[in-house]
Amino acid sequence: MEWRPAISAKDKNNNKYHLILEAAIKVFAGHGFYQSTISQIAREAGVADGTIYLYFKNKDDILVQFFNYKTRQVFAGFREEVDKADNSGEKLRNLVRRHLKEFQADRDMALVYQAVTRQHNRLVKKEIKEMSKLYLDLVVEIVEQGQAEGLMRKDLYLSLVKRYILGAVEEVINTWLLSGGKYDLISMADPLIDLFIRGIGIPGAFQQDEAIQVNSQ
Amino acid sequence: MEWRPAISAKDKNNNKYHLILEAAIKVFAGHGFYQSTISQIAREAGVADGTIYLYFKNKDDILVQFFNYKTRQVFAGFREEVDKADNSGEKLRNLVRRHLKEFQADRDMALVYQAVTRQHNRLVKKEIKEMSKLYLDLVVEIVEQGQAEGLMRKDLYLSLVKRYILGAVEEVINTWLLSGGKYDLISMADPLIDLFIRGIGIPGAFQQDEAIQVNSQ
Amino acid sequence: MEWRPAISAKDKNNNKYHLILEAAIKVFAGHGFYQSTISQIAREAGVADGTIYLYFKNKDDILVQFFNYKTRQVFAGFREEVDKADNSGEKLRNLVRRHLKEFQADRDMALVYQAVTRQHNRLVKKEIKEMSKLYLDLVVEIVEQGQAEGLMRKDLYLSLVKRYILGAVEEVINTWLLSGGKYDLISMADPLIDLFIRGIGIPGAFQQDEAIQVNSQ
Amino acid sequence: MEWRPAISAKDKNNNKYHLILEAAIKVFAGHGFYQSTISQIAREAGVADGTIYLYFKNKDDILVQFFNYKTRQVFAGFREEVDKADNSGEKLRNLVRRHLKEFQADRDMALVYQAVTRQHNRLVKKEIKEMSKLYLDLVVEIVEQGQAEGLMRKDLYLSLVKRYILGAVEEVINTWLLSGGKYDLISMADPLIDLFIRGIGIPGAFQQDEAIQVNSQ
DNA sequence: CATGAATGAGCCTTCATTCAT
DNA sequence: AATGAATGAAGGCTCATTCAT
Repeated sequence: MEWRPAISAKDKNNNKYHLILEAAIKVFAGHGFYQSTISQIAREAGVADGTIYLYFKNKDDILVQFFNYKTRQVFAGFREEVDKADNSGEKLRNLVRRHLKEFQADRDMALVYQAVTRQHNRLVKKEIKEMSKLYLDLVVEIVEQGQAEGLMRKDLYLSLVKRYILGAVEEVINTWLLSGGKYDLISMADPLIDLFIRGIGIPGAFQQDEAIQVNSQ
Repeated sequence: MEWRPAISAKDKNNNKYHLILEAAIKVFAGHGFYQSTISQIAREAGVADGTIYLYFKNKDDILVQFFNYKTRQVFAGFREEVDKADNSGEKLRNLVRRHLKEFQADRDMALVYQAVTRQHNRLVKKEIKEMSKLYLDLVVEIVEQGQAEGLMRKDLYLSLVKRYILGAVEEVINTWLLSGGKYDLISMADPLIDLFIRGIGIPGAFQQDEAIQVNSQ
Repeated sequence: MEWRPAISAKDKNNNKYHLILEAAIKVFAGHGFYQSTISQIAREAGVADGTIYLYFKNKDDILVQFFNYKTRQVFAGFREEVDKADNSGEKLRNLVRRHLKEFQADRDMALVYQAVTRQHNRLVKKEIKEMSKLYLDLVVEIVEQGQAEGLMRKDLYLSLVKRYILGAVEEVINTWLLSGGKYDLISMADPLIDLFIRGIGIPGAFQQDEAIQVNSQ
Repeated sequence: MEWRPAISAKDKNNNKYHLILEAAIKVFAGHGFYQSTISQIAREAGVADGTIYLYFKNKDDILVQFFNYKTRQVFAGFREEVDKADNSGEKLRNLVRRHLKEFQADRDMALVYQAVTRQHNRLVKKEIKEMSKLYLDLVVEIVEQGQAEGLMRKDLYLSLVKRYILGAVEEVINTWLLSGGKYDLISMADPLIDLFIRGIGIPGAFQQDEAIQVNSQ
């Protein structure tokens, strides 16, 4: 028998659900998921320990909900942002800019997301894969459009390209997090896009440039 | 009073130290650091629980030793690999290839490294920073040589470039880990280098290519 | 950061705090502090192991609380008893009688007190000193009054006298404890006072009686 | 089957037995019996942990041996000292003086003796009783001689008198130990004897002096 | 005789979860 | 709905003791 919350917990207007979720993210951001306790979360949220179990199945479930509601919502915004632009270059720029913007705006979410994402955590493996796929598909879509527009190279290993972009963006975010969030993350977007597009080499300078053979995708 | 291992643990000929360390990495890789128990590690190593404390101060110390001995050694190899090549392009290729090779060769190490590296773990914060700096400095060195050789663009935001490269490589590794290590990771090296050098754009196709202003770090 | 009990532990109406404290004293009395386990105390108190940590910081804290609440209360009674009498002789008699009475009434407390008091236990060193000083000061006060009243010798080494009295009383208690508490301890009070006052010698029989030189503290 | 030391351990000329015993006493004095570890004792003695088990059955046995060899020897000296004197007063003085002298000379022994003596420790209950009886019998013998000599009161509660004396002496020692052994303990002997003999009262000043009725022994 | 690495039982302590109020 | 006291399973760590060398 599957567990049902005792309370219509996820109703949009239910403050306490979100109150606890936000408190949890804050605490997870500070100590890491396994180092955080239900008591800490309860104290941060200003509720009793037991109250948390009215809205969440258990501690693990808080993390799952984080992905299912909080993160999903953030990533959904990426789609909108991409749709705003026509040009593949602008789409990519919008995507990266929005990514950096959202993560800069919610540092706690960013910390938890980045940490859990690399933990190969059984609890949220599925959710992470979905989130990741959503992003990667977006990139592939953009690059394919870029190829169709004649703006992007056709000899690209797409499944590599998408990770190359996601990895670089996430690493830039990670560095910003480690720095304590002292500088403006969004300003990294344009230089980053430039690297994605042009790379670091001077065109024609590398003899082997032409030699690389890739199986597209 | 500083703790000393009860046993001259790090002597070359002492297998038990390495036996336990390897067992621990395997267990950490499977369950994550905080989900792993000393008993699991002991069982995996084929020793008694108490034996672990003859070689390690406590559970945390195992993770610290992982960075101080295991990982440090892997990263030291990167330096050698870079020094083997003259050309900046070859240096970069050697670095990335070796990186992928080492992580493919020791999947457990790779899993633990990737996970802990994003956890903002207090225990090994210092070690992670050192390891990371070692890598990033290597990249900067290569790119600067590339610029001197006239092979790489001079208008590069170096502190961004180094993370762009590290991030992309690590994400490729991460994806490989998530896939269960089913394909050949090293074969990713050349396509990846190609992306670093040339990017995904067709030279001249993007109007704004020239417009980007960067402070060359 | 200072520890606060999770529960308003010392509230008058909170039985569980006292329940556990009494259980602990009983167990300590039977096995000694270091030989007693939290599980034993919990079982004796009829609570779960974890419950103890809602009221006490840790095992050591139980011993500290024993001194801060249980013993302090007993010793506070000594002051009242002394104040009841006018005559220095009666004051001394009341003090010793009450001392023996309280320790006879709570054999477990007596056992723990006597044991810990001689252990030079770091945990409660301060508390023991305070408790001891309280008692010794009381004796000094009485003897000084006795001297003023012309009932007690003026050539007394006060700091020795106070220990002479405390030591004799405690040894009598100790013997009673070792015997298993089979006889009436309070009946020892009068003969003991007699020894304090008159000693064991026949007045004038010892030639050297007059020869002893003391620095009246 | 009873345990026998693997080695003729108690041979007078065996240094290691005494080496370990002295080391143990030193360690017990510093940390208390239960807080001391075999490793600490081994280190203090300059031998391996395992070596201790060649001379002692187990940790408990070290404490038992402490009483059986070390303490017994000290207390045996008391008998000699008493026999040296003829007069009961001198006998008492010699006894107390020697007691203080021996305990001052070996502070570690004193610490361990005082601590264990009040612990109601199962391990050495028998030994402590013996040691104690030896001392108390000596006092009784002296007092009875004093009574025969017409130097001591006949209306004495002997079994109380002996504890009264032992208790006072031990408390004086205890105070000296707590002070860190800063002053001369032996100088306490004469003032103490004076208190035993004459008490603190002025002869005849207390009306009730005569009123006390005691059952001798 | 001596060593000291290895063992594993046992203990303190934490904390997710429950449930009576 | 909310509380928070109570629970007890689980885990990190210590250390007396053993035994192969």
